[in-house]
Amino acid sequence: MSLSPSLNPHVSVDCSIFGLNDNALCLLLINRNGAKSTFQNADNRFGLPGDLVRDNENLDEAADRILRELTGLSGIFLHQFKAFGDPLRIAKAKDRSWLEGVRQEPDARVITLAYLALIDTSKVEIKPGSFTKEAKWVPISEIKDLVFDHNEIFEAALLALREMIQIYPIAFKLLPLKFTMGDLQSLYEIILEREVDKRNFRRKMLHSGLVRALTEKQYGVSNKPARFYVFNGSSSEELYSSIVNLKMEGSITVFN
Amino acid sequence: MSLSPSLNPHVSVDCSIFGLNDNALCLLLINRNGAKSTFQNADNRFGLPGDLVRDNENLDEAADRILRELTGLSGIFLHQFKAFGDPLRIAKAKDRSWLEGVRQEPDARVITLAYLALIDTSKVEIKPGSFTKEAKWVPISEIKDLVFDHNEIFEAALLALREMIQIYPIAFKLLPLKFTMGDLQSLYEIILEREVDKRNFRRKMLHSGLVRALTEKQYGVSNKPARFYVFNGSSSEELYSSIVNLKMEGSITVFN
DNA sequence: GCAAAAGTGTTTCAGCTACACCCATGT
DNA sequence: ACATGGGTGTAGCTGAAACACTTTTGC
Repeated sequence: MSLSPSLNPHVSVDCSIFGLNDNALCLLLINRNGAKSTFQNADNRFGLPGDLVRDNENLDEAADRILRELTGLSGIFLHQFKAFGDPLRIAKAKDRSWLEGVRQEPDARVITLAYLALIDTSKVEIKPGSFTKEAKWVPISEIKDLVFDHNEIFEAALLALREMIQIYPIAFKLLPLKFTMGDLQSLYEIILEREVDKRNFRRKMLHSGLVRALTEKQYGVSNKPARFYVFNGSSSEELYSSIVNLKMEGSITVFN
Repeated sequence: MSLSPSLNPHVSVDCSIFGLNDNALCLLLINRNGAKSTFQNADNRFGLPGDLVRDNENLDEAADRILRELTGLSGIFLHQFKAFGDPLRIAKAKDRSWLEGVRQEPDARVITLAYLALIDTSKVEIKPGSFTKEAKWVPISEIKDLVFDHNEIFEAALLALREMIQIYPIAFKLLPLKFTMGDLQSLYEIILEREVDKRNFRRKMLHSGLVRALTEKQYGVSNKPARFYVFNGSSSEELYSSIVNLKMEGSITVFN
């Protein structure tokens, strides 16, 4: 931060990075204390990965840079879903030590652009970024008190994810290349916080043309081995253009 | 601008304000040249109403303030839908005169939060704001070259409006208190750029419970007088919670 | 053989779609 | 009488929802 030549002290991006670990939806959180400050022992709080935007990069590039620092990967799925700009959003006393450890102008008002990111955790090894002491996956049910307004941002991200997963084929971004129908269904159930009917789910997914069955099956599982599937989509980012109907039972519609 | 005590020189809001005039969907555009600069004769270009965010207001308040300046009304429907932050978004040479007339730091990089606003044009008389030379409604089909990246922002606003109108009951924000089914249907057709079946539309709207029929009818029209309806919704802003299915024939769905 | 998850079809019902004619009014 | 937009009903079809039993494997 302080080393970077041309930062915009008033605009940041924060990333709500989702990933699956042991069948639990997790958020990637960081602890910044101690990176370069005298506040090692202040508190042990966590927050969303984020940074001020540099003058020579656009917002998407800033978000991509943050993801790259943490994962080593570029081009991870990112979606900017909302801006948070309350004048006092970073002014709470208990956030002060974090701020001072990280910002050159701790009193500057900062508007943040919130991004949603989806990661296949089987493909990355998380490493603390240049200014991060610790980075870890936290199951979303165990997320407690985050810095600043990051709880609010995370809640909004979860809502955005829940809506998007029913419109765009982005669930696959959270899964490894090969997955079973059970994997896919339980991912939907976790995000939607609701059970869906197995037969209806399979029919819908297969009929949508989004997945292709492989001949390969599970091996060594203590039940009937499940078939593997792959996402049948255009490799990169034509996801937004391929709108599909992924609404599950009980979804609300308005006007057809 | 220069008079305002505490502006954030790096964050602005821009409003795509939609309204109906003579059955045409229009955007409210302003011309800022001449307000306080020497550039009266520079060019005659128009742009979206917007301003830098003040240090003591949040983003929604800034957008509301801009609407209030132009219409005298507060509490107009506003929805923040995207941030635009290209480093060079306001750096085009032909935008220079506008910038210098308006900004204290014309070279500062500015990230803008784009808002969508819906106005009942029968209720407001537009007046140029404090720093606006001219404000006028322009049919969206006649919108030409706007300043900065405002064409891009407007296009995104129109897409956002088109999506939202099929999910949330916000079309009524564009109509007077009392309206006919024909008014409502033609509004949907204008925004969706597609015709919908009259009988299906009426059934859907009435069955949705969103409108209530009055006994009052048109008077003095040269055809069968149409019945008036009113929006049956909670007065204020529980619109977001009342999701309805307003998708029209031919809409795309993904997964139910 | 038992536990555990995979896999598979059918029936019912709501609601979307398509479609054509008469009505009330002003001119 | 004619032009204009308002107003109305139905039949067919698609797809969502609900639902239970058999299969394969490891232990």
